[in-house]
Amino acid sequence: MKSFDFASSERKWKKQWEKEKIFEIKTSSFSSNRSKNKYVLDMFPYPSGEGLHVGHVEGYTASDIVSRFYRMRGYNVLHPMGWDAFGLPAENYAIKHKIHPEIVVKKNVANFKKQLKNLGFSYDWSREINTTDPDYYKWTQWIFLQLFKDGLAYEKEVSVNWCPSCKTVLSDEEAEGGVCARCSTKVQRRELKQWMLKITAYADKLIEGLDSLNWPQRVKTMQKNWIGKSEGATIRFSIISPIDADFNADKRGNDTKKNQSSGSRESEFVEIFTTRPDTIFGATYLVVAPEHKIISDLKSSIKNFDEVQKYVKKSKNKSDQERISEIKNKTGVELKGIKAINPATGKEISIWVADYVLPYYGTGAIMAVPAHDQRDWDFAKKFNLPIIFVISPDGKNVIDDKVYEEDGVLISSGKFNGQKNREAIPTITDFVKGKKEIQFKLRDWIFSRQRYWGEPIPLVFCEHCAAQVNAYKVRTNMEDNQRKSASNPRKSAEFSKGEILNPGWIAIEEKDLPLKLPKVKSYQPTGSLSSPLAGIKNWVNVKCPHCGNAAKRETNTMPQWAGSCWYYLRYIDPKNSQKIIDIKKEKSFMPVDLYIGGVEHAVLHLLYARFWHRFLFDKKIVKDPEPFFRLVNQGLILGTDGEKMSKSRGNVANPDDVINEFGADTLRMYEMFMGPLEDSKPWNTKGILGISRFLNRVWFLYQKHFNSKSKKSDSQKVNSDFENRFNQSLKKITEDIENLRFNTAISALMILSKELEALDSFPKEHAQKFILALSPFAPFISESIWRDVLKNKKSTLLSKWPEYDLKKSSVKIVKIAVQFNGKTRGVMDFKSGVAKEEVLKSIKNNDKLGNYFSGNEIQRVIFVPDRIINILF
RNA sequence: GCUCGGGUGGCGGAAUGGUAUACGCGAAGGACUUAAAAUCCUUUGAUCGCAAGGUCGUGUGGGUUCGAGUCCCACCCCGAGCACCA
Repeated sequence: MKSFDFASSERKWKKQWEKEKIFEIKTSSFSSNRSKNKYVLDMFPYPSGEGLHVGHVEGYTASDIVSRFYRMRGYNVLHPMGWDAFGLPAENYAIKHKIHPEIVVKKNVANFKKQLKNLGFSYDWSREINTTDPDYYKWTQWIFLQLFKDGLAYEKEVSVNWCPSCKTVLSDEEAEGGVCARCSTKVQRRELKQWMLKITAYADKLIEGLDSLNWPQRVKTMQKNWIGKSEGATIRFSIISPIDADFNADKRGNDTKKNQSSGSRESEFVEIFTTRPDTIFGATYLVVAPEHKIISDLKSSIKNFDEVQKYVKKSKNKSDQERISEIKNKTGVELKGIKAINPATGKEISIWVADYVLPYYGTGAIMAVPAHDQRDWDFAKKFNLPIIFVISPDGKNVIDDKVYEEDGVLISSGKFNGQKNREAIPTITDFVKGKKEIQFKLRDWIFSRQRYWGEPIPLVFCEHCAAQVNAYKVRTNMEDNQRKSASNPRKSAEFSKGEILNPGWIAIEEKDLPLKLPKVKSYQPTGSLSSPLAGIKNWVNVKCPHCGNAAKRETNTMPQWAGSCWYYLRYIDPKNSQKIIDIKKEKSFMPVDLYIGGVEHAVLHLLYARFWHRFLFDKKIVKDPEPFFRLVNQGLILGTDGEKMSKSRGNVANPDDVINEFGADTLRMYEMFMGPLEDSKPWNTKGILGISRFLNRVWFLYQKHFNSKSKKSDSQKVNSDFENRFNQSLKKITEDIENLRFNTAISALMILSKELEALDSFPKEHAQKFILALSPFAPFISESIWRDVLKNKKSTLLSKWPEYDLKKSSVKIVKIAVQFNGKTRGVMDFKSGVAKEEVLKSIKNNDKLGNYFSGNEIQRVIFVPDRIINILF
């Protein structure tokens, strides 16, 4: 007998499946009830020149098994694939080889697609999408326009990573360690105008939405921490300087009144944010961030302004690494000549500038309570600042040799003494006239890149409209200040919220989408902080769609993440040229039932996509607020050395090599057999042999019983004990697939195959069922056996999943463990449901086990039906 | 520092509180073969014992329970993520 010819089986069925179009979903599915449908989605790949990685194969095999399983169980399964093809690698390749990224992408996509098909993945290629396809990015641009029109996109100066050698802006990932990933030049910080998306407007909703999702807890926690919601209060500390100490002493009682007399001073108070108003009696100094406006406002009152300015400059140039190394060794400078008043105690406290206070969080200023905050403690110890303890564990004893961050009872806190600190928060907040406030760590999303290979941002800048909008703004402000009239005739109402928010920026008309990326001569960034698009004069210069005057296009492009924010929607309605998606179709497949991909996207792609989806939900374009109901992260596949695979380590496993040597089925099954899907696990080429042997044994088993020369094995009876084990195995395989426990499902298949090998005759019913159960894991060999050996007409994929029937086996034998005083001494077979007394009798009569009774009196017997008996003496 | 995961044979890993080490790899021995590969069979946690059998054993130390890899407490180690967020 010849062993299984993987290569020819793969060739044959790939062609046949394509011809039969068995992977294509029925169009009627898109009008059918949601409960009849399943949406099984992979994170689509970036089609790199390297080709498919074993990590891709792992996640894609898992989703393919699930897709095939659900199809066999009668669901309409949407299982699509596409390409996330905008981004740096293609652009860098273009710069180096002077080849248009489009050509590179095309080549890489073709290669990826070939590899995916070689693995037998059941993708419906008729729904393939590509983020760089104008018919696709038309809608990416369209969503951006909706965000813009709703005032959720705005322009702002932000600090970016800049490589002076490559003359380009770098992402944080490209600037890791403070050096350019491409040329190793030291990265600088630059202020640059960027488009921002107001993801912070959705901060609360993005936290709340997590509750309803079946996601790994760690991803939920990561998102929650990333958004970082804190409830606290803002509290004003008034400022005094020697010049007007009298005035401030006077106004301490009613500091809400506006100070008109002090023209030279802008700041009269510092507003701080704290989550711990209960500790305010222990606030012994204030700290402001280097960027805080009080420093320039009170320039003339700050005696050591030169020193302060020097410190501010130095902190701004600090790299992330320098900042982190200072966590334990804090730096700062006192603002001499000015003081703040602690509103709780009325006492004067000093004001410091230090870069451990972040400018973009809260108000950029804090009250320091060194007794009860580690960071403040470190700072106070270094600069010898006063420390006052206001919380004691029990209201009497004070731990004062180190910071005390636990809860307890208030002391040295005036009329609040004796209260539990947490409970006193609301009353103390009121007492110091604080305002309750919620803060988030999440910051708005920087949405522009000074790059060529991305979606053009569909906006133009028009000087004429800028003037109009600014005039309109002045007018409406005046109106607002005078009297708000209900019938206010807003003459410039034809400007959208976004256009008013960003004077001069005008949305291009939706009928002009897609705004296609023009061809350029050089992809090299210009060095003038703008993208290569800025050099194409006839593309940049346009007529303003609003007023018809001369205008210029935005030349920045969207970031890599934009296209992947909504691709899962487009698969449902990929050819719709009128709408982004038909909501009726959307309703029958969203939200995604199962989304499989790497954990590295926990806070970027998955958060951005939820943000956009939530926005589309608010715009009533989709009917569900969350896009991905169940998320599973496949674990990393490590090299044979247990280290992360990388070219430099030389430990990268290549899927093509395995396919050539052992076949696609072997690769698929091996990757599923390595361990739990979500665990990281090392690659082991020896382990592949085990799977290869298993599949060959299956092949020989069917050859032996069913090839044309052998006698018919049909209509043979098997004993009920076998029947029972067979059904138990099917049950285990079914449940394991449902729970994505593919490693144990494969174990069950292996055990079952041994049982089948032991049979003298092989009933066709069992032969059929076993192959169907194997088919989601190993589709090629299964198809060969199913159609060529067992002579079935239709594909395994179109056949019914083998259901298990536990009733079929009437007599069930169970193994009961026998314990004496909790120690297992033997195992005996019984009929299922056997009574305790009968078991006890059998044990007493047993040659071996019976001896344990001699000289002992039974005190107690614990009996768990069908499982265990424990006899205590 | 904080937040999650996780520590089980030589290795990857199985175990609704109920026979710990399923399944696979590796190793050893054997069969087939002139020989090798492939394939098949047997053995394979440690330890004592000729054997029957005993003792120990899931990172460490305690606890709950008739019974703990699994539950509780404390600690040690490894991995991942976040990192001065007031």
